[in-house]
Amino acid sequence: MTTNQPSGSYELTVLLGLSFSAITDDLHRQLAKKGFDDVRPVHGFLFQRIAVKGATGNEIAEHLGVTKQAASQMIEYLEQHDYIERKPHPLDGRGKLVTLTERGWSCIRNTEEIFISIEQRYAAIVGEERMNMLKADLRRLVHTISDDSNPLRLRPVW
Amino acid sequence: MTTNQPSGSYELTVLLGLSFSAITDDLHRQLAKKGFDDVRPVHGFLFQRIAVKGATGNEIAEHLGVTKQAASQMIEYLEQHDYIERKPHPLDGRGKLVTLTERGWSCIRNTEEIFISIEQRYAAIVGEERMNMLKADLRRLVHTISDDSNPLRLRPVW
DNA sequence: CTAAATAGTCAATTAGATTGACAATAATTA
DNA sequence: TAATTATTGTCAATCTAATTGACTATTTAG
Repeated sequence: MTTNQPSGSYELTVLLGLSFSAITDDLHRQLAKKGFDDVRPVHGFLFQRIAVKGATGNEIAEHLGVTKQAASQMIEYLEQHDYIERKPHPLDGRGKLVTLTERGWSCIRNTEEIFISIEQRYAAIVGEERMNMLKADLRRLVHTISDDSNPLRLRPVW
Repeated sequence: MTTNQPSGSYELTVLLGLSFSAITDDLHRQLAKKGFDDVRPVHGFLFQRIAVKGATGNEIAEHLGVTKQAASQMIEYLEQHDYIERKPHPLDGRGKLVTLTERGWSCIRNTEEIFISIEQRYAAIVGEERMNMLKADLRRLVHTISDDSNPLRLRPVW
């Protein structure tokens, strides 16, 4: 028995956790090489939320499943590092609209490229068909486990 | 497009993250109902390491990928909550041997049961065969992504 | 026998979240 | 319309779980 193949009922969970952290580690190593060494995984999920048409602080907090204060701190950090910008909200005098800067967009594009290369590296080994089965299985797994009282949300696990 | 099926190259990663956090959330909700409301996911990985024949603090730190000071704090917490105990190491006067208490063993047994029921709930939907394919795919995925310079380790992702 | 490495602890610091309180603005309703 | 209520975002204090650094006791290597 190796660390890579834990015994019994732990295995599926450990495999899922290892896969997820291996991919995100790989992603952020490659991002760092391209100059994006000041972003964490959670920032990627924030970028994803504001990419299409921006979002308010509260919307971001809701998306990430953290308090608005935590989101606010994150937003300030990312603004200082030139990934996003805050403007007065055009429709709501209380709110601010958070959008991506050019550097933020560049980070997203690089992330896309890296994800594609990671998936391709895997698809090249197991084949497209098997890759699609894996995704389909994971979708069903997620769907099976979650229910209305326990909504899906990507939160840190530790 | 829903939150459950994000677009493009993010999908595999998001599915892996969602699966992992959904399972661990489910596990710890069920553990809490059975009275184990003072353990975190990382404690499960600690238990796993010391189950067979105990381990020293340094071995635990190595297993979890944290500093020995962090491991030491965790050990103290779990000792105070009666999951583990520290005895002088029989072979090394510097070290201490950390082992499970009866409560620790009980927590492990309950965890096993819950994992089995979660996996069965899924296997009942997709079938044994598909379940084994999923695991095999994940093993290969993990193996593909990791290499010698980037060893596998389950770390918090956020 | 001495020097270097290792196990564990104490203390201070850090990162990243939390809760609580608040002002400004918007929405509801009497 | 005026008064009440809810929402957005910020400031401040606190908490948790990790970190780095310094140290003692013990073991291993030369």
